[in-house]
This record gives sequence, structure tokens and C-alpha cells, in this order.
Amino acid sequence: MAQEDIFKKLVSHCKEYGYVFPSSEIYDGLGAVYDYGQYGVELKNNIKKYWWDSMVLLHDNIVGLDSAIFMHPTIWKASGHVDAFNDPLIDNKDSKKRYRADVLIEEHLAKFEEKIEKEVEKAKNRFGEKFDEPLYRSTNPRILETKQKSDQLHERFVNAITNNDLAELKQIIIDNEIVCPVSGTRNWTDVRQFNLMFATEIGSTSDSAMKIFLRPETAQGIFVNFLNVQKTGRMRLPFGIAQIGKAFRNEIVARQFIFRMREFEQMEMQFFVQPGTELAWFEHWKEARMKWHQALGFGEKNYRFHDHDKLAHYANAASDIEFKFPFGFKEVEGIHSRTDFDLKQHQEFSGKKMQYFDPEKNESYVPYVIETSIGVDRMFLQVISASYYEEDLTKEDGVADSRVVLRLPPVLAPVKLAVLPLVKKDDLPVLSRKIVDELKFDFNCQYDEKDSIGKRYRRQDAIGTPFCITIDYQTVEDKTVTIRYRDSMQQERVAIEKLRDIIADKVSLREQLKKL
RNA sequence: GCGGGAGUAGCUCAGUUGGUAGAGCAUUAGCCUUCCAAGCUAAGGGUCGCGGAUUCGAAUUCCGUCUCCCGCUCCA
Repeated sequence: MAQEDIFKKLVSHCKEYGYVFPSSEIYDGLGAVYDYGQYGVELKNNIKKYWWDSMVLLHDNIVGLDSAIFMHPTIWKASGHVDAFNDPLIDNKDSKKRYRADVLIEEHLAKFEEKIEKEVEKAKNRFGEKFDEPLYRSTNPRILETKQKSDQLHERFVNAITNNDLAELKQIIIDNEIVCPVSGTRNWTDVRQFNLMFATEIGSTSDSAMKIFLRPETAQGIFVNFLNVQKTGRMRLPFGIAQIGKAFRNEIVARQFIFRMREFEQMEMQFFVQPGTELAWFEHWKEARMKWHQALGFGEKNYRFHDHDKLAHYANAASDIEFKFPFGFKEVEGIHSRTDFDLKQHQEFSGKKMQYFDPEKNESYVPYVIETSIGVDRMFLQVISASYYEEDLTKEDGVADSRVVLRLPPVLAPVKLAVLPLVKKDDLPVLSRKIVDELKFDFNCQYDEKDSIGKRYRRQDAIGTPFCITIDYQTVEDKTVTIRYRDSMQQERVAIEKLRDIIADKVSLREQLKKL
């Protein structure tokens, strides 16, 4: 079956079985926003716990944090988001291509420079050695005219950008007869502002209100608390701060189900290290994070690194872990060596020292940072798309049979076990209820007595329950039950009193990480 | 945002030239069977995405709009 078809079925499955619903569905939905249903929220919580425990529980030099979504607006100036997330865009109606209006104008400005340089080159060739370049540049009428035009345009451009005058930007493009590099036409749409940050106001009266942004990433909450955590936690380098939280981006195009949403959740760990050691730590975390993903058992060939050739201005190394989604290899997690850029920026903008006193070196410095940043929702999509199987169970005698099964890693499964009386008579339901009452303190359990046993197994397969406990007539006699395993469909008879230990072991973090 | 496709029950979809809205699966109640779905009986569930126009009458025709999918574009 084509991958796209599988993806469609997966989306339907998520809806049908209470994993993911479109937001505000009864009001026609809200673009690129989704809600997690009764099983979705369990899976999502389990993913978050799996990550959190892998970071905070298993590393004595990593601690947690939960910073607020609202932050001082200057933080986003310091981080560069105010500038970088603010693009004036324009479309060419003929080629259907979209451009940044400011880039188009800057490229046009560069042409003036080229023209002047060509002019100078020509003169150089003509006059030979006695050519006085500075004099020529400052007196040649053609150059002066070009330069004047260029300066005028530049001034006009800067004014338009400063005043955020979108109509003026378009007018500049029209006046200068700037054409689309693809179609060569000047059939432009209006310039529109795409601000990737959501803004709101804090303060309830209009005159006291301050414009603030919903954070577009959680990382800055860690950086601005760096010293708080380091000092109160008596942390010594190298150490990390982990955080799980929502972030918001007003994406121009949000697509592919929950892969790119406007409201999403990140799991980030910023690891602070001595300057000069950052690339070694970068390699360390690259490997460690890849192993963490592969421990889920979805197949090593479904993962790969994508090293960035073009680095963001703050980074000196960056790599993504990509997973093979039904729509291709896509980023799940980013590992970035962010240098001391963020802390230095906050030091400059806040005027507060963001330095660590190193007792070994007996000196203060701004630490370097390795970031591991993973999208919870992408991780959710990874887990559920890797777990979704349509199995043909047609028997040897040719009787057609099939099932849809979510082979979720037990540690992540929303429901850990279902307790099923083989029949709903002769006290088997009573016995079953007793087992549920005993195990529900430790595991998310379900009880089901409706329909045939085979049908109930199928229902649990569809939501990914790894273990079904079946109570039969032998249970009444010797207090044993059968455990039916979701993936193999094999059964095993065990004593009721041992159930808790057996299942606790199978759904544990320890068991999952054994696969490392 | 542009181009293309789509929107009818929880899911997948049918619905002819405009004439009272359907199926399968799922769900609920009951019966039968009792270790791997689709047996029997009955029931519930739909403003046909939304708004407007044409018409005696619109799921169906037209216009607008919203949402989703694919491609382009963008992506710290």
C-alpha cells in the first residue's frame, strides 16, 4: 500500500480511536491546531515522562525547570526572534513564487553597486596605470548619478522597513521595476507581514498594556534562569537544564497533521559546558539522543542524521535526527551547539552578568551551550506512525482475517492492560473486577466483557494495549490467568499474585532502555 | 498565500436528469457461542462544512466562505 494511503488511514485511526481530534471541530476547526483525545493524552504524557526520566532521573547533573510562557519582550529582541521572525513577503502572481520583499529590494540595490563596479573596471582598462580610482569614483557623472539613485533608494528602503510600511515596500518594488527572477514579470501581490510570533497584551487597561509574545521556543526560559538554577542548585559545569512546555509559531503553512502545528510542545535540554569542550559534548549528545530514539525499537534504518551545512548565526555545529515518516524523512529532534550566543545576548540586553565562576580554573566565563530540542508532537507522530500495522491474519484454511494493531512500546502505551472475563457469567466478571481493582493503582487498566473474546482482543490491539489478561474457568480453580501478548498474540498462564511484578517490569523505563 | 483535489453518520464511502438521506464497519440493548473480528434481533446517531442565490422544491445548479489533502513557497 502506498505510504500516503497508510498516512491517511493513520489519521483516521487517530480520530476514530480517540488519539487526536481536530481542534474546535464543531465550529469547522481551527487550522493546524489539534486536540489530544483520551488515549492521545495518555500516550503524550508517557512520551514526556519517558524523556524526562531519561534526562532528569538518570543524570545527576541534569535538573528540570518549568518557565512561564509569558516572558519579558526584550528577551525576544536579545534572542533575535523579533527580527528573524518578521518577514515582509510578496508573491508574484505569474510564477506563483513567494519572496521576501526586503530581499528583493536589497538584491536590486546590489545591482547599483555592480553597475558602479563595472564602470570602474571599464575605466581602469581604458586608462591603465595612471588611473586614479578614488578621483574617478568621486567625479564621474555616471557613477555619481547611479550612486545618488542607489542612496535615495536605500534611504527610502530603510524608512519603509523602520516604519514597517508595507505599502511603501510594494511601491518601491513597482517604482524600481523589480521583476520576478522566475517569470520576469511585475505582476505582484501586496506585501504582507508574516510575524511568526503570536502577540498579546499584558495589563488589563489599554494605557498600561504591554505588548508581549507567546514564546516561539522554550529555550530562552532556560537561558534567563541559568544563574538561578546554577546558584540555587549548586550546579557545576558541565550540567543541564531540562524543560517541557508549549511554544507557539504562527506558521505560514502548517501541514501534515500534527507534524507542524501552530501550538506545539517542546522537550528541551540545554547543556552548559566549558568553552572549548562544546564540540566534544555536541558529539556526545548526538550519539546519546540517537540511541534514545533507537531504543524504542522502530528500526535503525528509519533514523538518520542531517548535519546542517548552513548554520544559524548562533551555532557552530548543528545536526538533526530525522525519522522516516510516511511522508518521508523529517526532523524530529535538533542537536545544536549554540555557543555562548544566547547567554551573551542576555548579558548585553539585561546588563546582568551571565557568567559561571569555575572553581577549578579560578575564573569566570560565559558557558557554551549544547541544545537538544525535540518536538513532543513530532515524537508522538513518530511513535504512532511507526507502531501502526495492518496485519493479514488469513489462516491456512483460507479463512480471511486481519487486524489493525498499534505496536506501541509498552512503556508508552496509554492502556497497559485489559482484563477480560472469557464469558460474562459464573462469577468470572466478579473475579475480573477484583483484579482490576488491585492493579489500577499501578497501571492504566481496562475492563471489557462485551462481545466475543476475539473481538475484545482486536479492540485492545487497535488502541495498542500490550497485555490482555483473560480470566477463565481455570482461574476459579487455581488462581491463574492468561496473559495474551499483543504483538505475538501468544498466551502464557501465570499466577494472579505475580501479575503486578510481571507487568511492572515489562512497562518499565529500565526494560525499554535495555535495548540501548 | 497561489494552483489542483475534497468535505454526506464515530470511520470508509454511495446518492442517477433537482423530488421525503443510504450502505458497510463502529456504537448501544438483548440473545447465541466462548481463547483471537465480521451469528441473530432491535435501537440510537446526519443543520448533507457554513452562508447566500436560483427554484414550487437543492446533498445535487451558481456565488461566497471555512476546513482538510497534494504541490509550490517559507521554516532557528
